Amino acid sequence: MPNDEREERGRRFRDRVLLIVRAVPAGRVVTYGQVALLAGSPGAARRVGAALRGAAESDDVPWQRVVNASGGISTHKIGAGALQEALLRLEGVTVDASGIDLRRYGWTPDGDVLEAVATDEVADDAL
DNA sequence: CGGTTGACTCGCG
DNA sequence: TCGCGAGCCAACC
Repeated sequence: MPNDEREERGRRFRDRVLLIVRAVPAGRVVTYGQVALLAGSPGAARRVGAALRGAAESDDVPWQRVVNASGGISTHKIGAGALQEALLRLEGVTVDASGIDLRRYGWTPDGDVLEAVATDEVADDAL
């Protein structure tokens, strides 16, 4: 498989991740695995974090709404944990020692998002 | 070109 | 329940 094709795919994955994350409404959260799945790469949860790391500077990406599968904050490792928790609380999300209750704040993509991702509407929207 | 790394997950004890 | 270890997938080095 050509090298540039691999890059191309990697870029698309990142764009899709951003598209999906931006679709998450305030006050709700999604897991890395969930985003990876929606982005078309089941099992690539770790890459979601890597993708967001670069987009963290971009102010229109609500990266704070992405948490791990157990409802915990994963950004403590990169020193952004306190900030993420603060941002989430401002949106009305309860974050305690046990983390976040996904049954309560977990978000499931609606039809529009699913369609946008499915129809590959990424290029226009993501940039 | 092969080892390392990491904003992850899941299964098992 | 709660760690812990072993997969996972690319980007990086």
